[in-house]
Amino acid sequence: MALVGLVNYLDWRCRPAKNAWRVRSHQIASGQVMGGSGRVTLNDVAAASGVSRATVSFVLNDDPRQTISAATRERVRQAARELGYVPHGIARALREGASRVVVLNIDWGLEGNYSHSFIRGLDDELAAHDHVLLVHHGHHSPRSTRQVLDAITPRAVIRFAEPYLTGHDLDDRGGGWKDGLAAHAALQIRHLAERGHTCVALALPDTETPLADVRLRFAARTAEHLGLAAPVPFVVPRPRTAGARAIEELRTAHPDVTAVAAFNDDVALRTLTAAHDLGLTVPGDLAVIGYDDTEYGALITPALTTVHIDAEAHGRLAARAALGLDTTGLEPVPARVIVRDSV
Amino acid sequence: MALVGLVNYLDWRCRPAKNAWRVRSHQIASGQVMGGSGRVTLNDVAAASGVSRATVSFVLNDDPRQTISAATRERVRQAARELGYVPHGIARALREGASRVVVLNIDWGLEGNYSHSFIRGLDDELAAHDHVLLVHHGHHSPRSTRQVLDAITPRAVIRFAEPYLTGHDLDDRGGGWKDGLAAHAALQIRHLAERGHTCVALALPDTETPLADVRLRFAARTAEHLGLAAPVPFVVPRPRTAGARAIEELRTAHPDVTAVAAFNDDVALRTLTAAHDLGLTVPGDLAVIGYDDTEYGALITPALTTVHIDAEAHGRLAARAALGLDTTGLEPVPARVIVRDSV
DNA sequence: AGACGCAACTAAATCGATCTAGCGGCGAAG
DNA sequence: CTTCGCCGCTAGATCGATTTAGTTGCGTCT
Repeated sequence: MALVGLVNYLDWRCRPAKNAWRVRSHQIASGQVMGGSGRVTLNDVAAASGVSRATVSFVLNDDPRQTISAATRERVRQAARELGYVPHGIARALREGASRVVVLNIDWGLEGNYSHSFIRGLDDELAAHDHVLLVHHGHHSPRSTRQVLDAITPRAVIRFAEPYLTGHDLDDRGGGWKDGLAAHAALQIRHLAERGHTCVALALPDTETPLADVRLRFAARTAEHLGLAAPVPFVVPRPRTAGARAIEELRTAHPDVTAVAAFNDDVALRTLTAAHDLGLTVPGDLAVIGYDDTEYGALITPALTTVHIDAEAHGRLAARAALGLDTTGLEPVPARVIVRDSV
Repeated sequence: MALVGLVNYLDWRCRPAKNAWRVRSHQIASGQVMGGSGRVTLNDVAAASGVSRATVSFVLNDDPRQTISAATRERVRQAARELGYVPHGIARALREGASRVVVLNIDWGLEGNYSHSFIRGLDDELAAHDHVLLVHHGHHSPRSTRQVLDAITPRAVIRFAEPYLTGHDLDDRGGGWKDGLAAHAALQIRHLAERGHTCVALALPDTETPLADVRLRFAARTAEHLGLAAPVPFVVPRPRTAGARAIEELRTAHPDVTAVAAFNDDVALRTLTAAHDLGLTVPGDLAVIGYDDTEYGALITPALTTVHIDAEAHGRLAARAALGLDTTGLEPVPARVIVRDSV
């Protein structure tokens, strides 16, 4: 009896599909199963308040193109409240052409402070506009996106694979030098420069990501602007020993590098560990600055100095963009350097 | 021009709702906007193959209760293929009473190896049965679940807040001593016992979780079974300094404690850091074992010994349960201790 | 008195797939 | 020569909300 009780994972389960022959079920799962019969529909509300379905719809949606008497309006509202009417999203979606759902595509390995606050902001703002956020984890082929699209026709699909933008768009539209990717990359490099470092390396993850190129470009532009040497890109691979080897190679190939700016906190942590394993002192022999302020940076010794980005506003903005709303008047909290012990 | 280009987050955007007056949009977002007009429907396929809509549905769904001639069947399939017909999930959901979507509720702070492999298994198995997994992040009130329910009427909602089960169910159904929570908790304690520890503490997170009680109960039962003292529960709070204080208090209150079993790797990491800050040697003065093998355990020094659980099978099982399918014949990979340096 | 406009509604089409009830034709049994 | 049954297929109802195209009744203007 493997994994007894797993069935109870279920928080809620819809009545089985009518065409149950398709999924020949041998066992009915437990959980709170809700029969479809209980649903209160527009028809019920219409009947209860003695008007037509159309009128009910007009009232409940506050349709400005219709004139409904105050008395009727009140009667309908009352009935809806008493019956506990809730519009059926699926039916509405069929009619409107899209469900009130926004899907966020997140690739693996992008968790962190940024994604959390981004999701929070996105979720909040969508909720404020009567929409729901659902996240699709995995690696995202056009095919997998199509499946989601076909399954629920969401109002929009937002991709998080490249948290800000692809480099191309960025260049076209100002690069986000104010409060986007470019600004944050610059912040990181600038902090190193302020601490007197003149030759820095950029530590990249071993997984392929289009964002790496963009980051490198922005770092390079910032370095140039500050009069530093061009940043040296290098990869910090995953097994602990391989990471150490990478750092060793970097230091022999580029002896003048005194600081490392990491693509994210994960890579920074690996760099810190590698430095420790090589017997290097941090920040004496090598300074390290992270990016995105995960919890773990505070726990390692020496504690990681990093860039903290509050993406709540980014999330809200993304939500409004997805809904086709006005996106002005939403000032993001500026990113800041969390100074700890590694720089 | 704040956050220029954020609009390009959009991977796909549905045509705006017809009732656009509701969300008065000042600006149309860019992105790949797909007009609803392009959709190929059952009607199109029916017309193309010269049969009725019903017949097409029967053929494409392989309805065993209908007899359709091989010739017709082929003609319909051909037409569907040529036109690129894809069933409209929303329409289907309206008819069937539920969409082919399963929602997974995940509370914050539960990321890790377990949740990743769980999601992977769940996603895979659902995909194999023509369903889509979507994740809802946040703290989950019944209200928020209702909103999701009303928005897309998913086939099922699975809650991950308590990754295995609530304690009550667990006790009722054998406790998961074979390959569930109880077994994994036991594995952790047993490892400490094997290394000669006779009095252990259980490090808990500062956030409220019903799972903590269950874990404690299982740990206690295992300890008793192995002839150890009853495990001492204590909380490791979040700011680094507070964590150190907690460990200090633990050691003065219970000087005989020589090892800590952590609720998860996060708590284990905090414990390790606290020990370091107090000048304790690990595992000499205090041994620490984690739970769930996140990447960070390998990066800290001393590297964290932990319990690795491959939840793929758990995910697959949850998927089948959600779909009301047979759940037999799916043997999980047994959990194992990853021995590193902290025990 | 007739025309016109407006407020306040309603009937019915619509979105796209599923599924029930039933129809015509053909072969076999009586 | 019926009659029954089955194969192969179709018309139309259905799911629940939105929205268009009216309709009714009343007041006003000429």
